[in-house]
Formats: sequence, structure tokens, C-alpha cells
Amino acid sequence: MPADAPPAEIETARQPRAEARRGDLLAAATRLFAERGYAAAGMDQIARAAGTSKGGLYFHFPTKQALLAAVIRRAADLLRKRVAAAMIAAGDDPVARSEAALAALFRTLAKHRPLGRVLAAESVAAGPEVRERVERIEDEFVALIAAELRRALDLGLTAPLDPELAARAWFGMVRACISAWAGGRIAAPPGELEAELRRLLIRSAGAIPPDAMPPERADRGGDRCPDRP
Amino acid sequence: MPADAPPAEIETARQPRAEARRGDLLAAATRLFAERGYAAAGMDQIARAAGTSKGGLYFHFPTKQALLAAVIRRAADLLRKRVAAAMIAAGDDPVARSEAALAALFRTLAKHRPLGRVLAAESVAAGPEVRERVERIEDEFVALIAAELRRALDLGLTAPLDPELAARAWFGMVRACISAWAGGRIAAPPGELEAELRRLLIRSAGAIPPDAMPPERADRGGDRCPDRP
DNA sequence: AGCGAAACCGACCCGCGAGTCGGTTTCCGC
DNA sequence: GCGGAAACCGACTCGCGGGTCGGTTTCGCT
Repeated sequence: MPADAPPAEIETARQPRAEARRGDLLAAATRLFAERGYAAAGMDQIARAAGTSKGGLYFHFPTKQALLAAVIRRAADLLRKRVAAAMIAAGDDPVARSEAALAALFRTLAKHRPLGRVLAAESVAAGPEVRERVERIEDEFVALIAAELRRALDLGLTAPLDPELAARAWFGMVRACISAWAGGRIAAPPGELEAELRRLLIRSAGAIPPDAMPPERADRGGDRCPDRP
Repeated sequence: MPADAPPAEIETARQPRAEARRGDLLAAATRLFAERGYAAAGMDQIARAAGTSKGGLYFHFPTKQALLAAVIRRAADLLRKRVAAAMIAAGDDPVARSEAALAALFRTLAKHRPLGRVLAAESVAAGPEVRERVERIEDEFVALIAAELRRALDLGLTAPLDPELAARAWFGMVRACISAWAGGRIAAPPGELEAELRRLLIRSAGAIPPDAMPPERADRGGDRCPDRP
């Protein structure tokens, strides 16, 4: 239990076909874990879905937990990469960066729907170690958002708020909306959903968007700068 | 599958001790499902934790799924009752009602921590029927919030928004914060957490709180009514 | 008291699915 | 083209846990 870090992640050079199979297996596992749940998805089933056999599966992953761990790791890596790239591309303004991060997260999860389900729901089902791992990933993203919020706060771009907590709340909002949308329980097309969600997020922080509301602002009275008692 | 409603919910008159046992069993099941996950929590284990035996457990619940269903039903009933009461007590103003609902939800989940976990995570693990049931409960609460938001919107108390989506987002915010707090990953005391969360929610809707900010508003410049380009 | 039903017990049954293993095929280096 | 390792196969094992069942205790009722 103490210090198992070094031997865990050695990417031994594999033959290319093996790498491909590994990818297929991870994809199939991701899909089935999301659809049936960790416990209900059988190893044989997963292997079959990936066009291989149980033995082949166990050649790549020593255990079912390890398979889930790999699935999660892969998902997290993908999200991390996309989000980081988007934020770098967005420049310096914290609000713009946040919006870019949101957009990237959103588009990535929208493209790979099962991914969100696995990250959201399978943490409890597969024992405490896995749960902790997922929580750490979540914390990582929350910290990312929190840092941005803190910068914005220091620049006076937001209302006074607790960055940690607001970040957590943002994360929750995004996840809830995406998962409802992925389950077909929200009708709106993804583009519109993202726009509306962005408005909610920005408003919740009391932030000033970089593109300070163009033409159509006279839709309804009193939506900002309230003048009633 | 078609029309199984009538025979399912007959509350047959039971002896008092049986009712007590049933309660113990439900409590133990709730705790263990939350801690270990649905699949990993054994029937024998649950029975033992409730101070009884497998046979006794199966006297009350015909199957494991039925047990989970009962747990969920109970949790939903409790939340429903508390939230409804709070909203009625809060009067007519939609913003006040929303705040009251939030507070009730918050306090109830804070008092029974495992409850949130079960509602959040066990839906996938126990087959599609249960998942759907949980989703319906969630939708129910979302609809409750959405109705309130729609009223507020019609009264001109909020910024223009999609009530459905905003309600979903609110729900997600609350859940994420509560679950992080229940897991000890947020340091703030519950009272403070709730207050901060309330601010976020209200701001996200662009709403005007009924108690229009008392004295200390001059904390930081430009936090509302922005004057920059 | 004593009878019958409700409530409870725990040893047993049995299917299911994670993990194993000896064997076969594929491919790389020489 | 051949030796050997990497990659893959699928029948088999075996423990675990959901569900059963005959028996025992508790309790309400008269």
C-alpha cells in the first residue's frame, strides 16, 4: 500500500496491433460501464463487444478494477488536454479563459457521451480506491476553475465570492446539465444549451463578460441595474 | 410491465415491532448502499448491520432491488415533505420560496448525509428500472424549481433565462456542493456554505433578493451596475 | 393457558461472473 | 523460413452472494 507509484504507469513499448486492441477494449468498457453500470457489465461481455475474448482482455488488464481505472485515467487525460489547450488559446482574460474552458469541456463531453456517465456514477460502485481517484480528478478541475475565479476576483471582475465554492458549484452545474442532456432529458440543441449555461455561470459570478452585450439588450426591463425599492 | 401500480404500494397494517425493524433495515441499507455501493453491499451484511438476520430481511423485502426501491422512495418522500412545507411557509414571493426550498433541501441532506449519495450514485448500478425511478425524482424537483423560476421570470424578477435549464443547473450546483461537503472536501461550516450558495444561485438568475442588500454594500467597487466600457 | 399467525432465524442451494491456464496464432528479428 | 516472444483464445474453476426453506420464537387474541 505505501509507495506504489513507480511501477504502475510504465508505458512499455507494445506492438501496434496491441495498442489498437487496447483502445478498442477501453472504448467498449467505457460504453458498457456507462450503459449497464460497473457491476452489471461482465468482462466476457466487454471483451465480446470489443471483438475479442476474455483471455485477450485479461492480457491487457490484470483485473476488472484495473480496467475501470484505465478507463477513468483515459477520460481524465482527454478532458485535461482539451481544456488546457482551450485555455491557453484563450489568452489572458480570466473570464474569456473560463468561457473557453467551459466550451471545451462541454464539446468534449458532448462528443463522448458515455464518458460523463462513467466519471459521474461509477465512482461508488467499484470500491473506495476508485472513488477516491475520481474525486481527485474532480478536485483537480475544480482547482483549475477556482484559480481562474480567484484571478478574476483579484482583478475586480466579479462580485465578492468564495472561489473554491463557486468553482465547485460551476462544476456541478455543468455536469448536471450535460448529464441530463446526454440522457435526452433536455430538448435544447447543444449550442443553445452551452450559450444559456454560459450566461448562468457568468451571472452567478457577477462577472462582466468581455464582449459587453452587443445590440439586443432592451428585451425586458430591469434585468440588471435594478431600480425598485 | 404494463400497469403494475395497484398491488405495489399497499401499506398493510403491521405489528409495531415489525414497523420498527423495517425502519432499522431501511436505515442500515441506506448507509451501506451509500458507503459500499449497491453491488458491494451484501444482503447478509445489511441484515447484520440492522441487528437482524437474512431471513428477517427477506421477510420485509422480497428482493434486493425492492429494498433499494424502498430506500429511494423513503428518501424522496422525506425530501418532498420538507421542501413542500418550507415553500408553503415562505409565502408568495418566488424568490423567497426558492430560497426556502433550497434551505430545506440543504438542511435535510446535511442531516442525513448518506441519503444524497444514494440518490446521486446508485441509479446506474441497479439496473435501468431503478435508474429511471431516480431520474424521475430528480426531474420532479427540477420541475418544482422551474415552476418557481418561471413565475419569477413572468413577474420580471429575473434576467431572461430558460427556467427548465436554470432549474437543472441549480439542482446540480446544490448537489455538487452538498456532496463535496459531505465528503469532507469543503471546509466551510454548513451555515456559511448555504449562504454563499444562495448568493450564487440568486445572482445566476439575475434576481432581486427580497431583502434588498442592507448596509454593507460598499465592499468592492463595480460589483453590480458595471460602468466600464 | 393455548392456539394460530406474524415475525424471525440461519444453514443450505445454486447460478453467475471474475479470474486462470494450457494451448494456438501472429508477428518481429535474423 | 524459423525460433521465440508477444498476443490472443475459450473451456474450466471456484468463491461469493442473492434467494430459499423448514424450523423456532414472539405476540395478539379469546
